[in-house]
Amino acid sequence: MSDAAEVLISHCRQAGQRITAPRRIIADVVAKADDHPDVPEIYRRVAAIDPSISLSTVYRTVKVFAATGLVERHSFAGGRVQIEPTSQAHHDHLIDIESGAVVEFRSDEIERLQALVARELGFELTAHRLVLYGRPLARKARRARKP
Amino acid sequence: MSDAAEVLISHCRQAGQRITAPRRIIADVVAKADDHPDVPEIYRRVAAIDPSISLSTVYRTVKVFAATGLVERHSFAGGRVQIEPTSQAHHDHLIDIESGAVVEFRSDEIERLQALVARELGFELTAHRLVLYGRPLARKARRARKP
DNA sequence: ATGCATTTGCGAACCATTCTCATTAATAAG
DNA sequence: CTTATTAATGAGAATGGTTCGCAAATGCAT
Ligand SMILES: [Mn+2]
Ligand SMILES: [Mn+2]
Ligand SMILES: [Zn+2]
Ligand SMILES: [Zn+2]
Repeated sequence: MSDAAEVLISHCRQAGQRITAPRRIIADVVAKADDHPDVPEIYRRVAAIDPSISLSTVYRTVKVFAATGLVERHSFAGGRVQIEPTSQAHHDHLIDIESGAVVEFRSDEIERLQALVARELGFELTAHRLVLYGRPLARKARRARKP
Repeated sequence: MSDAAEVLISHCRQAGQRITAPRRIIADVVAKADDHPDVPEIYRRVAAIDPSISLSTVYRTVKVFAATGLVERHSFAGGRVQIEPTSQAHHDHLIDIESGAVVEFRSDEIERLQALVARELGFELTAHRLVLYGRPLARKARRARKP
C-alpha cells in the first residue's frame, strides 16, 4: 500500500466514509497512476488485482475521492472523465486532438496574466482551468501521406 | 437563408460535397446559433423546421461543416461535443465564486501565449478552454448579494 | 433524362456514466 | 464479542450522446 494511497483513505475516514477493501485497492491504483486514466481504465487496473470489484464501485469511489479534494476529475475529451491525484504541483494540460494524449505544461507567464486579468475585472483569482487542444505539428520525421 | 449559412454551403460545394435540403437547413441553424449548442440541441432546432431530418444526418453534417473549418467542434465538458461557428468573436469566462455571475473577457496576450506554449510543445493550437474563478475585490461600490 | 456515387433515415450498436435494489459488510453501541 | 444500524457493494438495467450498417432516396455530371 503506497504512501499516497494511505493519505487517500485517511482523508476518506475523516470525511466519515467507511474504509472498505474495494476502496483500499482503488486508492492504491489511483495513487500510483502517473497518467490520466479514465474510470474504465482504473477499473481494468483494479480488476487485475481483485476481479470481484464492480465498475459501479469504481465510479462511486472515484467520486468519493474527488470529494476529499485529493483527486481531480478532468473532462478533457471524448466524453470521458479522467482522473488525476492532486498531489503534484500545479500544471495545465494540452490535449492532442488526434491521439487524445495528455501533455502537461506550466506557463508562469500565463499564470501571471490570468491573475492580472482577473484583477482588472475586479476579482481576486482563486482558481482556474486551462485546457489547450492541439494538433501535432508535422515538423521533421514526416511520414508519407495520401497523394 | 442567412448569409453565414450561404458561406457554409458554398464551402461544402467547393469541398466536393453535395448540397442537400437537410444540409441547407442545418447550415442555417448552425450559422444563426449565438450560443454553443451540442448536436442534440441542433437537432431539436432543425427538427422544428423539418422533422423528417434525422439525428444521424445532423451528426454527419456537423462533421462535414467542421471539415470546412467554418465550424468548430469543441469537446469541452460533460461528454458532449459543442458546436460553434468560427465567425463569432472569441471570449473566455470568469466566474464570480460568491455570486456565480459569469463575466466574459478576452485577453489577446493570453491568447497569444497559449498558441506559443502549444507550439513549443510541438502542437498547433486548435482550441482551448479557459475559465477563471475569482472573488470580487473589496474595493468601493459593492453590490447587494443574495440574501 | 440516365447512371452512379453520395446522402439519408432508421434502428441497432457502442460506450461512458448513473441508477435501482437486494445483499453484504463496516462501524458503533452494548 | 454480539448485535443493530446503515453505508457500501455488485449485478444489471437504464440513460444519453455518438457511431454504424444498410437499403432506399437523391444530387449531379454526362
Ligand atoms: Mn496532469
Ligand atoms: Mn462563449
Ligand atoms: Zn494553470
Ligand atoms: Zn480564449
